[in-house]
Amino acid sequence: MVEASSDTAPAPSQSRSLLKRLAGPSSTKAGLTNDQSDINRIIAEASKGSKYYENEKKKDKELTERIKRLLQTQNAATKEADLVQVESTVSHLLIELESLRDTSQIIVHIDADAFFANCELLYNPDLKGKPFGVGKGVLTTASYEARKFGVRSGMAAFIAKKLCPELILLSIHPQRYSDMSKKVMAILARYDPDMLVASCDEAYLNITEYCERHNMTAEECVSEMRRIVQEETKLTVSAGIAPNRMLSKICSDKNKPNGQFHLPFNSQAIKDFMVDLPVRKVPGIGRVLERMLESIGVTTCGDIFTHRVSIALLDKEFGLRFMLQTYLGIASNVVRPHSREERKSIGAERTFHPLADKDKILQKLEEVAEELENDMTETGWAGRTVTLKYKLDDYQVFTRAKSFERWITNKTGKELLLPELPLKIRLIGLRVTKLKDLKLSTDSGIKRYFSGPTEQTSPRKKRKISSENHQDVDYNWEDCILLDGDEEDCETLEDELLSLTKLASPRASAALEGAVPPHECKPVSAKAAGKKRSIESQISCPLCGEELNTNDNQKVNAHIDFCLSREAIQEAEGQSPDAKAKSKSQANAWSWFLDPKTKPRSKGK
DNA sequence: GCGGATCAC
DNA sequence: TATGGTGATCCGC
Repeated sequence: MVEASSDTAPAPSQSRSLLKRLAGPSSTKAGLTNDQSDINRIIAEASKGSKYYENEKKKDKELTERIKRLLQTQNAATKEADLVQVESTVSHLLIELESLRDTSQIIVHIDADAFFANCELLYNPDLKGKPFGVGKGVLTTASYEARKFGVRSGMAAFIAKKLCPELILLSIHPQRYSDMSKKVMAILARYDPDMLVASCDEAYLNITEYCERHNMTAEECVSEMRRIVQEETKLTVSAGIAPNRMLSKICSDKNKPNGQFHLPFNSQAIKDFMVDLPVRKVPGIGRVLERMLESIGVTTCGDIFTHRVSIALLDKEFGLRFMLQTYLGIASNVVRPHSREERKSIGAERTFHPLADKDKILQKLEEVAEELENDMTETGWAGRTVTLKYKLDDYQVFTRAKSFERWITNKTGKELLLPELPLKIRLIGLRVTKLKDLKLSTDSGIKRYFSGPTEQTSPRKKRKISSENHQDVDYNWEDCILLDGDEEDCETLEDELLSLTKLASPRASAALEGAVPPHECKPVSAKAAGKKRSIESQISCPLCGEELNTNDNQKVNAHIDFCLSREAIQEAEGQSPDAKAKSKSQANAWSWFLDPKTKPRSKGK
């Protein structure tokens, strides 16, 4: 079972994953034409021997060992478990999930093409057609010409130079990107005022209403949107049109740059689309999960079905529900702006030349603390827990946290750091969690003494920070930029007072609970509140077509079990084992999940 | 509640 | 020449 996939000659099984790891997390992204293994080799060559390299090597080894344990767990579980039972459970889950599929909403993911790079192009038209990167020590983005050489965002500049000696390096101009981002977003908002701004260059829109009102198809609408963005900003964006956020995001990558992709809105087309999709393309599946899945034979989303029993046995590691949803192409279709109260933490961190001197380290700590404190007062947050983060000379990262009784707006974290010294440190960060929103209780005048949590009706000067936008990417200055100068009545609050004002904002728990991917976690699809469509309370049995009342789970389960066993018997009677691992070979009761011909016609309306 | 990890951008 | 910063979530303890 543990095949040590050593392909060619001089590659110790370890270094293949290490080479890939060194290539960085975005190595599966767009625009790689050169031979990736060549590029990876150059990258590894340039990194060799550095502390960074050694740390990556160590992490790669740890992951390899983790996978070894994973496979042992799998073996043990396979021996002990009732596999028929497990498969049946999975089957029920698949049916349940399928019944939740909602294709009534048109979700669009808009993604600006090489955003920072194209912004720079507006200021330096001469760069057109040339390979260039944006960023100093580490690149935030690369032009498409540079990407041809294997240059990518997140790559160290000196590595990028090795790959592409002609590479032009530009410094970052946060203000430019912020301005352009606002322009683009303002245009997009015409199509969905409730859009979700995911980052400075990405947004999700629900254009269902807009299309209806203007009697347009989704593709017409998105074409127009993209055309207008280009006309008004000279920037190109790519788009994905699909029934939920995950799919739309994957689709926006399909015809990038300056293109769009529309996924048909029917369950079979969606599943066809997913079958060959590499799991790594799925938001939430990163490098680690990719490798763990690979170790059990899963590289495409279709493989999830093939290996569903293994995944079920390793539910804790993989998140069965999330995996099955991924396989089915089911995810949240809820699009709404980020609200201020959703914020969970605020922090600051800084990398510097490694320091061993205690006073110098404490100096850095002070600087970070001051930065954070300014940010917190400007944006109106206090919190109860402070977490110190530090990275050693050798790239090992540690965190130390402490909670307080009172709300705090400034802490140096000195008491957390001192016991750790002496150390050689290259990064220090502070983060505050258990937040309290001061803007809910710091309204001017005596109001704050008497009122409980007040409405957000402060008549005073409104800050710029549109609730959605504290999620900047790639660069961290945006908060400050978006908030430029106004500082009145931001006096520091007395701890005593703060400790009295109890946080009372009711946390509206979101509609539906959903699948739990190992790391990212979002609510699953909801039949978008207030947006058309009804919820069907009936589903029909996918196997025999009989109408089932979903309110009576017991009966549904019993019925499906019955159908499953019946089909299993039929299968057993006329079966030719021809396991190809792909679609057709799944000649069992579940073939209808993959095979168009046996597709059930479930779902009325 | 704390610390380590993973992930996205 | 020597590999970023912000924020979120989950797991194990």
